[in-house]
Amino acid sequence: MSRKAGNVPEETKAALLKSAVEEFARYGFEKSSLRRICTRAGVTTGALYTSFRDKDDLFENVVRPVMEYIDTVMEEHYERERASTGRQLLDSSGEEEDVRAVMELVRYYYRNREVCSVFFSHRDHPVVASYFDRLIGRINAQGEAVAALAGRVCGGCRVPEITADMLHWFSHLQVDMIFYLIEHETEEREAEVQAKTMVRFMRGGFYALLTRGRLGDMEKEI
Amino acid sequence: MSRKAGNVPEETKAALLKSAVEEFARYGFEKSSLRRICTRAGVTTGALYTSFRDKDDLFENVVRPVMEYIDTVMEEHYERERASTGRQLLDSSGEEEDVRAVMELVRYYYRNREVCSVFFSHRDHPVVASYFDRLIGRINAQGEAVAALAGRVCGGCRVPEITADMLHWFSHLQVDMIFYLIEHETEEREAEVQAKTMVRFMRGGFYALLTRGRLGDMEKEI
Amino acid sequence: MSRKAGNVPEETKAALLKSAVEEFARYGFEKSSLRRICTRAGVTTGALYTSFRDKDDLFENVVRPVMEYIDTVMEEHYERERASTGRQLLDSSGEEEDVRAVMELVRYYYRNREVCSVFFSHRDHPVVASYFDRLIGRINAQGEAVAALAGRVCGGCRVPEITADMLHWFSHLQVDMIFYLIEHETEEREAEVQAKTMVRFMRGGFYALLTRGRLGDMEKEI
Amino acid sequence: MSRKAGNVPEETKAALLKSAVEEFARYGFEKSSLRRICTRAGVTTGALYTSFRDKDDLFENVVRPVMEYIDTVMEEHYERERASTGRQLLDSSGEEEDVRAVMELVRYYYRNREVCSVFFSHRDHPVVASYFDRLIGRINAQGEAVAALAGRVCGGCRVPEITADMLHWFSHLQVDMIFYLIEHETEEREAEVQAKTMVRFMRGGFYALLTRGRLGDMEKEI
DNA sequence: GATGAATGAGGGTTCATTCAT
DNA sequence: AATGAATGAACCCTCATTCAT
Repeated sequence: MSRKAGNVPEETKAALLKSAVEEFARYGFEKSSLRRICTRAGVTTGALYTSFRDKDDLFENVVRPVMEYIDTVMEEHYERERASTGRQLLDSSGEEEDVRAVMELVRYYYRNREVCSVFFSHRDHPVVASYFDRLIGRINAQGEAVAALAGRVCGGCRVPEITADMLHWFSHLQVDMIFYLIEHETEEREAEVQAKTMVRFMRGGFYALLTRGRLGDMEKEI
Repeated sequence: MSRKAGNVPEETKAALLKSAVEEFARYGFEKSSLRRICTRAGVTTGALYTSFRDKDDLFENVVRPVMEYIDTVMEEHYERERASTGRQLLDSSGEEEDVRAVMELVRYYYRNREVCSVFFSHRDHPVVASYFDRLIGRINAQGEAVAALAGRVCGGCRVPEITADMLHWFSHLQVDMIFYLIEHETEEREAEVQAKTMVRFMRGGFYALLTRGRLGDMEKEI
Repeated sequence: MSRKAGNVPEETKAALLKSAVEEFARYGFEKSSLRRICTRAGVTTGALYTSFRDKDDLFENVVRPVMEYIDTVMEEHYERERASTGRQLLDSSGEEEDVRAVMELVRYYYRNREVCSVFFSHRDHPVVASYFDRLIGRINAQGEAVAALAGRVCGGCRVPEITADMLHWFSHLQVDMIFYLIEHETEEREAEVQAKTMVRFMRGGFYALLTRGRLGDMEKEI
Repeated sequence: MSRKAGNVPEETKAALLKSAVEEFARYGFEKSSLRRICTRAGVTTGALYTSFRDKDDLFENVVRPVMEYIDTVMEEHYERERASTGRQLLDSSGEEEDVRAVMELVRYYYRNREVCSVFFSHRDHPVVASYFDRLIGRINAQGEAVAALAGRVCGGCRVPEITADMLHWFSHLQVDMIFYLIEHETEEREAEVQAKTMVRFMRGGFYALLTRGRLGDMEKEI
């Protein structure tokens, strides 16, 4: 075993991250073995601790790019949403923007299957859990903005069903929708078709709450 | 101090299950310790293996009542749904039946918090995961029946958006809705209010798909 | 490797204690290895934790008999001291009792060299350190009783040098004397000779404080 | 952030020694970490090995000033003792010289608490242990000289109790007295008061051996 | 049916030390 | 002279599981 001193640390770090993704994907965080990760990375056990503080830190570093990507997509999506007129929130051009954001995330997943699956299947890990708390908080804030706008659009009507709780759930639904697409589809094209329908479904559900009491039972329209 | 031989095995089993629920709830499956479970149950390590095959088997026995209860509620709900006319699926009496089923589950949760939380927070465990696969399959089957009925109801119209995939997602949504209620509410009364709105939302979304193309953009109605 | 289930635990415990004494004596607490201890005891690593909570607990169990023996000897010695007249404290019969107690401890050491050396060379370990605190406290209490008695004996004379601090040091000296005997002698007979001289020395020093001011410089007597 | 090459090596060495004292004081030798020492010294791990051979060498360098200081004080003390008449050994001027030497050491301790405490609480470390062996050897040699002198002073009388062994113990006692003062006092003035009493005690004990057999039981004097 | 001592592999982590740069 | 990534053995400890009693 020849000593490899003075290595470029980035190489080791990259090798460890690559190996860690595989391990976490296969065994899950708890049952993953740092020893196995190091061996597969072609590195000794102690080397891991040069690049990472501990197992949790390794996990966070594995998963961080995913969180950062999601943040970027969301931010851009909300930017565009805010930039458009309030009207858009309610018509089909808004629908298209929603689908577009969803698809960006889905595509990212398809190109980074393993990390993403690690990320999405460890919602209980503190790193992921707290990220989701923050994420849903942000979706929620945007939802409230939309609701306020919708209030203005429909002429200041009171829509008592749209409480903060419901908006929170709505945010949750949006995240969940993406999970679903990610976990169930294998074909990107198919995913897009479904995404469109899902977005329509959710917007439809949302407006069912807005119109509550004025349209009466929906089936009258059919 | 020393336990007499000739115990009633059911007592041991019950003590172990009680202790196991607490342990799984607190530490999660992987980090739960059979030793701790046995100690808290006032029983020795070996005794566990009289009642249960191994750790997974213990887990399954902990979680089975929840699965059985859900099965019962679902079965009865679908029974009633099938018993009613197709019309009900679309009007507010259907909505009431949905809310009723949801609330039965939510109430069960409130009366069995610990087991339920163990069950719901171990969706990755094979026992739970495979149960959910079966559950969603069953919800799905019912969804297909509803869709067929709806087809008849709206006059044989083709509703291309309602594919098998979408129905599957719809099933998934229903399960998820219950998770959400369970994980976020503490007051049973509040939960019921939310459940009603959620059911309305989902039915609204569903009909948005059914009416697609004939009503045009929804906002026209507002 | 055949499994040895249902062992008599005492055998394992005894083997571990024996092995641990050797290890602690050889390497000191910190550098002692539980693995080595278990191996030398002919037992697997995990077996240690059936008998002992952790490394510290093992150490305490190794060292406890020594502490208990010392306690016994001290208690009996003080018992006899208290039972005799105050006069004895100052004449040679008191000297004999002191030597006797010291020799009991020294003899114990010679018959339990290894444990004792572990005990005496780990005064920094919490278990030993706190024992010594208690021990010196007890010696001290006895010393105060002696001083009070001496006050009465010499006719209520004030002896300002004998402060609480000095008594504490005197206690310390007594303990240290035993350490010295233990660590430096190899022949029991020689030890006894020295013990006698040491006891005379210390009693002499003590009385030098009592007589301070009335006898003037000691060399006048010579 | 990055340290320039071409450092003055003495600076690095000094920083490491300072950091090492703190570490050894806090954790003890075995549990001290070279990494932590280097980090706190603002230096990398490898740098340590430019200035020190290994952990033991670092320890020796930390502790050496203390040993050197003690050597100096002792040498000067003995110089003065040898320079005075034999008479002094037995009267109160000798007592004063003893107290003076003791106090010099105690004062050094108060001005260098941390290093000294490292030194005094590592008597088991080879470096310190072997130093003490040498130190006691030297005290012993001086003790023998004193005894020879005393023999002449008291008129060639044989004092069989004062064997080489006893002198060795007497040396040990003197060292131990200083430890005690150092470890138990916080006020320098108080320490001095105690030192005086201790010295009187020890001289008293010593003369109790010298006068043995001619004065009879001490209490006769009281 | 229950005991509980024992297994033995494996866990994450830290260590003093080396050496190419 | 200093860097700091890497070594690789060792650390204490916990685990689910077995089986003689």
